[in-house]
Amino acid sequence: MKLETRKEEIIQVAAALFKEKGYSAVTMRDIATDMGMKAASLYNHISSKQHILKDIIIKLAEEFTNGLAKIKNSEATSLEKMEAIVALHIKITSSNTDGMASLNNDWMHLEEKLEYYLKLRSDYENDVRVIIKEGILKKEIADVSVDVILFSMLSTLRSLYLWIPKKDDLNPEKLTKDLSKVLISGMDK
Amino acid sequence: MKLETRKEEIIQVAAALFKEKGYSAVTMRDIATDMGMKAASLYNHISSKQHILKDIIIKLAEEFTNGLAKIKNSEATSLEKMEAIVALHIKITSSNTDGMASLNNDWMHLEEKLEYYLKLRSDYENDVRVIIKEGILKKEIADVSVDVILFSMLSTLRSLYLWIPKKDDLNPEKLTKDLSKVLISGMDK
DNA sequence: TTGTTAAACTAACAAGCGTTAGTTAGTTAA
DNA sequence: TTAACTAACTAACGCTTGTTAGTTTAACAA
Repeated sequence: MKLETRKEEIIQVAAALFKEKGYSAVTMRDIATDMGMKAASLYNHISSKQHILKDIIIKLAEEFTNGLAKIKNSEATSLEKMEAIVALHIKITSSNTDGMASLNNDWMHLEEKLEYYLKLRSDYENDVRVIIKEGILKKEIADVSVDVILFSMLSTLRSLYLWIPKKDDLNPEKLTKDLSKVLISGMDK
Repeated sequence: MKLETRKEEIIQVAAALFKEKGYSAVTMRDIATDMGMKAASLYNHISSKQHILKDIIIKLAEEFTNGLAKIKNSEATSLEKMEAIVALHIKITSSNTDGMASLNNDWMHLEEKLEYYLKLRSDYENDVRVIIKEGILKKEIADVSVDVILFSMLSTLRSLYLWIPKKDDLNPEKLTKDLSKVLISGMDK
C-alpha cells in the first residue's frame, strides 16, 4: 500500500479552505500558500482543482451509501434504525467536518461526477423515507407527514458539520443519545 | 414612495443565481444575461456586486431580528413561543427562498457588513436559547441539553429554503402545524 | 560516481473577472 | 424646441484565475 500523504495533505488543506469560503472563492494560490508552496507545485500531486473537490465529496457520499446499506439490511426496529442513522452521521461528520461542508454546499460544482452524486443522494433519501414509512405501518412512528419527518431529520443531520467543531469536548456516544432523543421523542415533557 | 423596480429586479435575479451556484461563482455577466442586458448596464442601477449581496442578506437578517423581538416580548408560554418561531421562519422563507440561500451560505462574503450580520445572528441564537431555558425551568420543555435542542431546531428551520420550493402546494399554516408537532413532540407515538 | 526520480521552483499563458469611461437613443419637463 | 434625465450600449482597464512548460535541487539506487 503506497502512502500518498502529500496529496492527502493538499486535499485536507483544500477542504478546510472550501469550508471557510466555498469552493469558487478559494484559489489554487490560496491552497498553495497554506501548504507552504507555490500554486504550480500542487500539480505534482493533484491533476486539477476540480479533482480535489471530487475526491472530497464522492468519498464521503459513498461512505454514507455504504453505511446506510448496512442499517437497511439489519434486523433492527424502525426506531433503532433511525438511531443508527443518527450515529452514522455523527461518526462520518466528526471524522471530517471540513469535507462535509463541501458535500453540503459545493456539490453543484462537481461537473462530470454531478449526476453520480445526485443519484447517490436521492437513493439515500428514498431509503430513509422507506424506513420511516415502515415505522408508521408498524406503529412505531407517529402518522404525521413522512416528508416532514424526513426533512426535519436530514436537515439536522446535514448541519452537524457546523455544530460539531464548536463542541471541543465531543463525546460521540452521548451526542448520539441526546440527539436521537430530541429527534425521536421531541423536546416537550 | 418611489418605485425602484429595476434595481429590485436585478437583486431578485441575482438571488436566484446565487442560490444555484453561490455568490462567488456568479458573474456580473451572468446576472446581466438573465436581465437581458450587458454587464456594464447593471451599474446604472446598482453600485457593486458586493452591494447586491448586502441588500439581500441584511434585509432578511433584520426581518428575523424584528420578528423574534415580538415573540420574545409576548405573553405566550415557552412552547407557544417555539411554535411562533417555526411560523416566523416559514413565513419569511416562503416569501424569499432565493434570498435565504444567500443568508445561509454566502454571509462570509459580506465584508464591511460582516460584523453587523454576525452580531444579529448570535443575538438571535442567544434569544432562542433563553426561551428554551425558560421552558425547561417552567417544566414545559424536557431537561435535555439546551444546545442540542437549539441546534436541532435552528438547523431544521434554516434548511427550509431548500425544501419549501419542492412543495408546490405549500400551505404555510399546515406546514407550521406539522413541523411544530415533529419538532416539539418528536416522531414516536 | 552516475543516473533516476520526486518535488519544489520561475515564468508565462489565455481566459475571465468586476468595474469605469464615454457615448447614444428615447422619454419627459420647461 | 430645447434641455435634462434615464437606461441602455461599446470598449477597455488592470487584475486574477487555473494551468502548462521548462528548470532546479536534493535524495536515493546502481
